[in-house]
Amino acid sequence: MSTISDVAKLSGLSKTTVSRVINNHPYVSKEKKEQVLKAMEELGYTPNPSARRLRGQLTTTLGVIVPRIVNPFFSYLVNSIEQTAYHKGYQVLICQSNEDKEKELAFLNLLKTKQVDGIIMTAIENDWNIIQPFTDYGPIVLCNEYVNHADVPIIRLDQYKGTYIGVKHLIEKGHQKIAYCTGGLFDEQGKDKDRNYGYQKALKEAGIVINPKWIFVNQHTIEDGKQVMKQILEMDDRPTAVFTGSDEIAGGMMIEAKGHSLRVPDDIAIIGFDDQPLAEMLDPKLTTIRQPVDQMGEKSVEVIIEMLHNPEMKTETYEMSIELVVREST
Amino acid sequence: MSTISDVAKLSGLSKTTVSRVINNHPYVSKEKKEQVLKAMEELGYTPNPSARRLRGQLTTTLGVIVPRIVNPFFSYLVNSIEQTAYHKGYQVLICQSNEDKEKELAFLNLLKTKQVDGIIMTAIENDWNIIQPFTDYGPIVLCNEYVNHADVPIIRLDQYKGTYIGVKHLIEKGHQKIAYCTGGLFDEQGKDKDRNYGYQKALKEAGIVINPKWIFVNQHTIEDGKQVMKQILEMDDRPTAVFTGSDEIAGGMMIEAKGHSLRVPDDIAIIGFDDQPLAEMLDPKLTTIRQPVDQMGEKSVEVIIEMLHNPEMKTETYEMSIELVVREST
DNA sequence: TTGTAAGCGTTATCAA
DNA sequence: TTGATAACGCTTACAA
Repeated sequence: MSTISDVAKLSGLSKTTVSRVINNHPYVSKEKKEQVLKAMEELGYTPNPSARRLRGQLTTTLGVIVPRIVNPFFSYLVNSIEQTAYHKGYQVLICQSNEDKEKELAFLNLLKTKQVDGIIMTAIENDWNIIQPFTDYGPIVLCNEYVNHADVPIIRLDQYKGTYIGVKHLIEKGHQKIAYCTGGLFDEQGKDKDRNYGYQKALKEAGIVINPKWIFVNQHTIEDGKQVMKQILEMDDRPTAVFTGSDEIAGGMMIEAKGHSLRVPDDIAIIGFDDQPLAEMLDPKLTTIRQPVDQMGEKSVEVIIEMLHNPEMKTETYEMSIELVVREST
Repeated sequence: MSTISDVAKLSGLSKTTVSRVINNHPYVSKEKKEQVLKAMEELGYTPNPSARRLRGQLTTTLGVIVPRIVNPFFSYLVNSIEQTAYHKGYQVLICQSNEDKEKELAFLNLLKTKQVDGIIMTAIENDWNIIQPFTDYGPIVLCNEYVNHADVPIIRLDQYKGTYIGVKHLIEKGHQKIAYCTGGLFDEQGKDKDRNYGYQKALKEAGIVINPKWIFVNQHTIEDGKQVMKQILEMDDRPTAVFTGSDEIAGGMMIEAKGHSLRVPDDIAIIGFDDQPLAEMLDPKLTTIRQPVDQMGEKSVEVIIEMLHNPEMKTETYEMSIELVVREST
């Protein structure tokens, strides 16, 4: 690898001048600038990012923390972030937290050591008061995740609305017995509380009382979906519709339902969440809630880069709209 | 951020000694080692990777180049690579090439500038003679991709066998008219040539002549699958079975077939490739070729780390086995 | 067994 | 408008 000194030598100028050219500083004559550029070209010179980092420069690298990259929701989100970042001249370091607190902290440390300029968190494992101090070392943006009273930009979806319109759709289709699956708990606080609230609100407005037996917490995978359906099949009083927390759960439920000759949506209507490619491949095609993943990723990158350029920037919360995609499963 | 000097000061020892402790050098007395450790603890010290890199040390960062992270095959592969690497104390920089030659080169440059210790390539966009020179700067391992006569370790699947057993399975089921989809071309050389050969071999052994009309090249997505099925539907002489290049194509074909009341597998048998989660969710469940993605990822990381420790290591090709998963679509 | 000092490739400061 | 020099945090001869 050639260095700045090589370029200086070849162009007959000083390192300083070369550095100025690299960084587009003013006060370099056109003439010398061209000499430098030519030498750089000739040597195939690329600045060494480690040296720049060490020197305290920006690194044009962003970190993204995702829980699991194999979850399509996150892989699409990462894709959008990566593409946007690349166009803006940034690299992306993708970190998979695996829902592990320690691993999350390890990645946040990259900020401390200037490995990344900023971090986009798409999920949070540790308490905010543990994470908060890292904001001293660089911008942190929350994407698809939020914390009350956190003084960082938040790019999020209106999960409440998503659930509300989904459940309402079921009610309009004539359902009264509506089960509900969530990836979190059915608490007032904590993960997915907004979705829970959307479900409760929609039912309440329709004068429907919640049946606690039809609430399934901590559900995530296809397999979980199958299990939920099994439980439903054993009930004397079965729900006629289910609002699920993800297309995968919905898919799992559909498989199991079919295995027991239950017709969707006639015997049981099912609604997913995410609008993954899968949704269109299921039979019947899945009614689901579409989240504008690409937009979220794009916005997150824009915001974090803006913070980099303007650290005083006022932190805002950006809410993306969410929509119901009606297909055949409801 | 505290530095090595801070630790030295606090522990009353020299930077050198601290450095020795960090790097587990011998010749540090137990006593001093503990002093250092204590000081590090107290200051919450983390070595600055940029400084280490600059100094020419290993970076404990590996790069992985994938074409598209949203492709489940690659997201699972990346997942496996990331997990294995993390356990071995390495971070992973994930690079999405988007099948763009320039982007691939940009990432390979990370090796030149010591941003990553080594790179695992899961696809290759540029000609090998363009990539080859980068091996001077650090190990490159090919995973799921290969190049003849390349002097780098290769971790790959026996694609020939995968296709051969799949097509043979169709023949054993009584099919004679077997269509074939590939992501590449139907050339002797180039992408997917091994799969092509497997198809040809299986047919030849059964004394079946290939019908060129039933060869579909350059197929990748769900949408492609739909289009292929449309074309088949318009044929006077239709194939009774299709070997596809991916579960997605297979899925697309199934959707379209159903839309036209064609029964799978009775009217047309379909076989996928990859055994993605999707395969089990389709109706009928998809017969497909399973690739041991996790194993491949693991092996790639093991090999590349070994090369880092032992640069003289002889390069080998590792071939992973591949198997047929028979479900309901054949 | 420990410490001193040089150097990795940059950029910022200061002087010319 | 240009250049010499110090500094970023670390490791490694070399010396003690």
